[in-house]
Amino acid sequence: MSTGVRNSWQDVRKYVRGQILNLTYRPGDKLPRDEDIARELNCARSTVHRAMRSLAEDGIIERRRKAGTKVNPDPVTRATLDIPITRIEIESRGYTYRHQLIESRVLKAAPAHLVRPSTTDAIPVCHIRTLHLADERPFVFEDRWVSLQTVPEIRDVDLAEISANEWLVHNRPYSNCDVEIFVDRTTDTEARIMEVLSGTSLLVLERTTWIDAAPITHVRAVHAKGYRLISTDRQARP
Amino acid sequence: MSTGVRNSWQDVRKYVRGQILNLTYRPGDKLPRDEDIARELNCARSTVHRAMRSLAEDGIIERRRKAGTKVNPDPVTRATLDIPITRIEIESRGYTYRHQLIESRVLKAAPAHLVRPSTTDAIPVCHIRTLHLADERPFVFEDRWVSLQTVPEIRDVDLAEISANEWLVHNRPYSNCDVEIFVDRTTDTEARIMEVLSGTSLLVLERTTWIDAAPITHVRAVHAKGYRLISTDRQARP
DNA sequence: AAGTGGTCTAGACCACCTC
DNA sequence: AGGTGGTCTAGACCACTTG
Repeated sequence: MSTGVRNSWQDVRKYVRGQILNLTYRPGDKLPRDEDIARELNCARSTVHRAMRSLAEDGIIERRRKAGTKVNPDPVTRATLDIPITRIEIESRGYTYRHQLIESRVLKAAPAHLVRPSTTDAIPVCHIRTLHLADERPFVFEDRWVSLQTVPEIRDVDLAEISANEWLVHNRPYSNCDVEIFVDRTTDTEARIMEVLSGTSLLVLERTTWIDAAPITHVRAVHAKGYRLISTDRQARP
Repeated sequence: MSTGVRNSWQDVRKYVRGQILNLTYRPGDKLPRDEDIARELNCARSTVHRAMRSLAEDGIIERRRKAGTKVNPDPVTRATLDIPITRIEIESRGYTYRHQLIESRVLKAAPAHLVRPSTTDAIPVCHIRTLHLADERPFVFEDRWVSLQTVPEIRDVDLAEISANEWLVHNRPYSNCDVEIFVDRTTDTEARIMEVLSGTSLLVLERTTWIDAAPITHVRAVHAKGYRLISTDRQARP
């Protein structure tokens, strides 16, 4: 690595990461300054910086001004989940997609999910329940609340034609999103809709999205038995 | 934004993202060339590039040479999960941590989990079962297989003193990791260990790690009833 | 006070891919 | 073939934070 070749930032990344993988540097160890690595690998400091930032974003190293760079002393498994539009997820698995609007109702006041702690005002909402089917079998059941203050025009959308999920993704970008993943016993209604025994425990994803401080939607998505969330591997690079 | 002020890449990010959030540009729309944005915002093209790469990494825009930049036509919810060492997760919630080694046994051949499709050789493994407790209550039960070919020295570690989870994280960096999240009915043994009714469905995380093509470990982590995975919000920036 | 990483610039060249 | 994003450089200055 110390010949006359110019190294790219990806070369630098591989080099430093290689030294961490082969235990030259272990969790907690301090790495050389960017400038020294740059001289050693015959490239500009900004090229080293590009590589190190990439490693820092993956949680592999920690960087602090003046203190320098060290290998993360307590590495975490950082997994990325991409949660697509349900229609696309179903179709990309080779199934035929269909969705069924079960309920769409306007309410004068929102439940606690949609209300920020400080707010005490009653927010009008639309309560939407939708079943997504894969090859005519229940795949995901969505129980959704949409703020009519933030998204008044959803009242004019034909949700039997396009699902609220898909319409919102294409028409209402969000600035913030919370996701929680857990197991829950289905309610009797959910069990009937999902065609499982009452009380069966299923995987649930709850999401809330905001645009700035204004809530857009909260959704509880109950997934069919056997559903698996699979992470994309951040490290899988060529 | 078109005064004489110099804009930072974070200003540029906010500006472009703001235009996407306020629907100036909608999913599928083409954005101006970096160079034009740079002139408009009075900064260098590399500054715009830095901002746009950040947006691309978050899945908000898509960039292709010659074709230009467009707003992602099918946005996904991209959630990041940080899965820490179990001890640290428990302690950061304010509980007292303890772990209990239930079994550690050397086997001559690994089960299918640890073996890459092409390999037919029998790999010697260590089978380790550990219960992690929070305030003396079952929190996570780990059923783990460690390759003795890749990690021979684990035989010399006192796993009653330090959990396999923690020892591996600190001593065996990995280059690749698969994570799957799903609901599973506990086996009778698991139910007894976790102190739940036999057949209760719990949240399971399965992880496999490799260093290059060599498997390190496969673990099935069964989580206590009520456990919730919570994503970190990629967009929560100041 | 000083050392380290973070950012910005202007310019150059490259790589990819659509037009 | 040409237009776009991707990378690299050398240098400058800034911001943070620790010794």
